[in-house]
Amino acid sequence: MTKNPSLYDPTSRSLPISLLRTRELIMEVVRPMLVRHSITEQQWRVLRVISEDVRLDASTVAARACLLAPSVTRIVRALEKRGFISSVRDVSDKRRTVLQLTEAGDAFLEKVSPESAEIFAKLRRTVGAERWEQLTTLLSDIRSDIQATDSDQSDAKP
Amino acid sequence: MTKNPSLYDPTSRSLPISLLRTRELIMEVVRPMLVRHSITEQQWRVLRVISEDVRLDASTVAARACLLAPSVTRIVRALEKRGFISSVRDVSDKRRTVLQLTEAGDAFLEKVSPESAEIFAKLRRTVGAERWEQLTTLLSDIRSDIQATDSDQSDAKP
DNA sequence: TATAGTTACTTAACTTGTTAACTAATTGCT
DNA sequence: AGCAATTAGTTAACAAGTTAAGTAACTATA
Repeated sequence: MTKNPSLYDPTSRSLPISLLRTRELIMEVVRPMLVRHSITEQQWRVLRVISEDVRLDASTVAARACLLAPSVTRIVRALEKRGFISSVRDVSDKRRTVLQLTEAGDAFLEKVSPESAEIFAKLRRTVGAERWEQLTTLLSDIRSDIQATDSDQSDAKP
Repeated sequence: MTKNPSLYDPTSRSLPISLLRTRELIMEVVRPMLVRHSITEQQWRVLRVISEDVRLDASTVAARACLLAPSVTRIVRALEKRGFISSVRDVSDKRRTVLQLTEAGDAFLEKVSPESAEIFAKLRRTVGAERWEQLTTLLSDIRSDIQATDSDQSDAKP
């Protein structure tokens, strides 16, 4: 043990570690579902992100799914091969790749949906609906705060 | 976009994605510090976890640092080579590896500590101390809830 | 006290993520 | 218009995580 334990927060109260542990605990319940449908966590995130918009370029998908560009390249190829998404070169900016959910991709999300709903309903019950809401709201608010100051700083030093 | 957008929560309110995005946002600020000190995220987590106890076996470290056993094997070797931890076979159970922080490891944590403190103090100010506390507490409570029901279920089917 | 079963960890093969270099396209500046 | 600088995405080489099989040690049972 460290001579001076007060130098750092206990890991149970360190936000990066705490966020990771909480996510892991939830994913332990979710992962078997993804395995049953032969889809990776990352592919699933990409599908979920793409399904939120009519059309999205690869960079935006990368940012929203917390993935790096080269990973997205591979994942897009895999999802395309499976027929879940289409990737087309943007006409107005030929550097960009526009990603869209296909009918098959949409059907896949619909197929998995009841299973997913059940898992999360159960989790939500365990945690309590109120606290669950409280957490999602807190997380969302805190991200806004951090992003706001991030862009302030990048404005400050152009 | 999906025909039926109500099938899933928007990704901004999906807990696994939300936890990941929030963590990523924080790590963007923390990562440069880790890079400066030539330590990986995972190695850092292991150091932090080990520093909390006098002696800890590898499995416990793996669980607390959200790592798999084979990863811990490699990380322990790396941290040992750097002189930050010692790994000794347990005398009472020779399967176990007992990990401990060395003087050098302790000194390293102390050296990095002011930088870390500054980064997190700033983040905390941005988010607001009250909300920061609220989040760490909520996360910790929610983990307890989920773990409690997990062990209930494993008791139910022995 | 054998021995089947379990646990802790390691190794090996494979799959993914990461970094850096590259191509192509667009933007900003003069 | 011309050209440097930036941006989007891909490719390639490497590092890390993952799965599965293996070894050694311990535990429970007959």
